[in-house]
Amino acid sequence: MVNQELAKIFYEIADYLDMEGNAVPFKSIAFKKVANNLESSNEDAGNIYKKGGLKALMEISGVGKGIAFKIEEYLKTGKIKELIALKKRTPVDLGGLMRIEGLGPRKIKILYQKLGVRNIKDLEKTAKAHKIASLFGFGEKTEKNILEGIEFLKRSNEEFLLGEILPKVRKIIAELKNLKEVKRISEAGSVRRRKETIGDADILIVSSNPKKVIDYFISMPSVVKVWAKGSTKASIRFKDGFDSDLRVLSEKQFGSALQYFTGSKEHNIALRKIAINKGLKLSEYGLFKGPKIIAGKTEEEIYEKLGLQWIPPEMRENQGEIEVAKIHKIPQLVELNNIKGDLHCHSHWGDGNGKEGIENLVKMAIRIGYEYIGISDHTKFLRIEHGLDEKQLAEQNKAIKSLNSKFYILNSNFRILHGCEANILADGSIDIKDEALAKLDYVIAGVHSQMKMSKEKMTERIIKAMENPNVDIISHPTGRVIQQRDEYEIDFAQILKVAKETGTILEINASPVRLDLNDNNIRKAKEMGAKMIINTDAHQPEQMRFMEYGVSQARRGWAEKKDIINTQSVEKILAVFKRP
DNA sequence: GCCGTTTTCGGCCCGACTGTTTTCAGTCG
Repeated sequence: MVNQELAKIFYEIADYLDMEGNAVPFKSIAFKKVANNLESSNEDAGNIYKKGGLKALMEISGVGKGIAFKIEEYLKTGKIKELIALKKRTPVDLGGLMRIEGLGPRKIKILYQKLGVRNIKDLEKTAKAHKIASLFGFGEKTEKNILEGIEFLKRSNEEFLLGEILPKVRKIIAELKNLKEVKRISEAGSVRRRKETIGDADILIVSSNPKKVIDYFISMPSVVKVWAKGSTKASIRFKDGFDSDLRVLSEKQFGSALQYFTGSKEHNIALRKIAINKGLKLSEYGLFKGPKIIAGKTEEEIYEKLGLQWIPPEMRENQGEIEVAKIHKIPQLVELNNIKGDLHCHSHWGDGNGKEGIENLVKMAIRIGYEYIGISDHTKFLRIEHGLDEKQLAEQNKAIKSLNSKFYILNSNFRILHGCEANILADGSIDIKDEALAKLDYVIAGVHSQMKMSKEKMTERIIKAMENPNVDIISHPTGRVIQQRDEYEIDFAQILKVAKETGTILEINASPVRLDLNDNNIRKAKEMGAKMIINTDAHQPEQMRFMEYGVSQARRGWAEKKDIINTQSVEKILAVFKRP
């Protein structure tokens, strides 16, 4: 998508401008702002230009005459001359160098001018040669920090999956709660916003005895390094490799601190601007009118005093939620306890787990409190997963019927549905015969092979599958695996259109490595009115607990209960499927 | 460079920390 390319370029321009320390310091802010807007926009700048030219581009928030011309230049020539000129003037790897903690554009400029540092390699060499400490504005400590920063970068694994971090954060919080000095405690930051990947975990605490809480925190057995320790905060690394910041606050600031540390940064900036317009000032210490604090104890009162409805953390990305909160139209987001069943569960029927595999999944579903479960094993094309053929599906169907009567005795409200996760082959056909598919309660179909097709071909392939009257659900529709594999190339708008026309349901795959659809696509699907289902794709009963991550992602995509079909009863859900 | 229900000019988010200074610039979240 051209928006991402443009955003990257504008961020880069902004960094180079910052480095030059230009005469118009706010120019770089303008570039960063527009980069951020483009990044999070659902509307492709290329399309906007095609439809309405320069004038339409200038309708984009943050785009004026100058930037509109630059977007046009990029669309026409594939490059932007100003950036090329900036790079030529100061040929350094700014993006790379800025990843070193403590180095920003201005210091990098000095390092380049005085020592000819162009990249991290140069930087390491000059630091080790002890040339940096004597520079004006630098010193021994800075040089040491740079070397540490390079080391840190070398072994840092950046971001962790929400599915890895959230359970650990909950464990830490549970442990801290045991302290009688802890009055209140909450997760904050991107964990609270349920971002799919997490850099570090923020935890906030109200306590009358900060010292004791901090000391306890940094001496937890799983702590391997203390980065920083103050009287009210600490920063540590756990042995699993992730960092965590703890802050101890007073009760009367808890709301404003929670708001501030939950972010996102962009959301907070927007809120502070609203505060300024009202003659107020917002910070982590409260909402102030002059020297007087007028809100701070709870998040709700801060939003209220700013004239806004309270905004769920998952929506706080400054992607339109503030405008919606102004008119009190924040959607009633779907919740975990709205979910009545999971229709994408693998029993391993084909690798000999048989009935037992199904029973274990059913027991878990009942324990969770579901009203139904769908068994959907892989089909024959996926030999490596012991995919089922038509005959095995028929046998499985019999077994499920008998299990249904068995569990009926235990819980007459519970239903086992029989489906499968069939394969969409390269030509868009399904690897199981239509007669066999028609005998199931529902059919999921997904792409599991040949993922590197052209955009046109892949779109056509999935559309053909959606047009099959036996295919009810498309699993993990974009195929991405977080930090491992990109989405396949598809025209998602086109897919949404056909999904709506054919009544095909798009899956929000709740597996923490997939979360596919992602938040942006969920929002597009919602806007288009396409139906979605949240499934876990569990390959063992415990993984049915992944549902929570799918629901979080749905909430980040602003989805409501009515957008998600497995918030409905089994009768209603069967009526949504295509087969009679 | 962008923007406007106080503004077409004069603003543009806030506070803390660090390391370097001798009163502050740069960086971070």
